[in-house]
Amino acid sequence: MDAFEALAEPNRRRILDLLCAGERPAGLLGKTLAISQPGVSKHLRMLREAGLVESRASGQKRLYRLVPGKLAEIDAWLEPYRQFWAGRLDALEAHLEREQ
Amino acid sequence: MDAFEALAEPNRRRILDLLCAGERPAGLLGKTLAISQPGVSKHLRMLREAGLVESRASGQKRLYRLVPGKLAEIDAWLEPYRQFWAGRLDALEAHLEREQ
DNA sequence: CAGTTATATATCTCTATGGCGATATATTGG
DNA sequence: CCAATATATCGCCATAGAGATATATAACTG
Repeated sequence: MDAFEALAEPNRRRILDLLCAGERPAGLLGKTLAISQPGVSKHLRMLREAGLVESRASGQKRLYRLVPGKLAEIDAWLEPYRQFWAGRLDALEAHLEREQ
Repeated sequence: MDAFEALAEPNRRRILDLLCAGERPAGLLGKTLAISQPGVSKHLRMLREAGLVESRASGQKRLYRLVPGKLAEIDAWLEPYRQFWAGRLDALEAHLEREQ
């Protein structure tokens, strides 16, 4: 499971949104999002395998936190597209007209 | 199909990468990526439904181009996460320590 | 109009995955 | 050691989607 696939699922994005505010135990995530316990666990596993989160044990609980670098890959992939909504539209369109 | 789901598929990201260089006919995309003709057509349909690309007829061909705004939504979703890899790591970790 | 090119759609198969209940594992408290 | 809590895993089912083949539609060419 790569990062792009992991982000395709809305609940997984919401989990990341919650973790954005800080480290959280698995159970709390499930309660907040109203997902079944096995559901959260499976999503968390995928997020782990995608390298987007990591966990540590703390007593009975398992605390999850974001892994900073992974979303940066997606950010990097987006980089070439930023010119499209950053004012270079006219230049691009002119370029296309010339090509085709 | 929303933008996140659309990006989950590697071939669709490669199609977008190609379109990043300018408007292209469907057939050329398939040839470049070595995908079957119906395959490209289906991917392009999904990209259309996700609002990521649009097409116009030009003779027998159908020219596809990026829709600027749609990827910006994903860019916007990433915004809160940028602080994680932009030097605010120490502050965040301190915050977490205090919380749990 | 017939034939060719370009693209879209239909259909099928296969695999992956999301949601669920049940169960297994681990940690803590008595 | 036993009960309770927290999480992970398993098995099942239903569905979505990716690939492939076949067919349909549309436009250009002679």
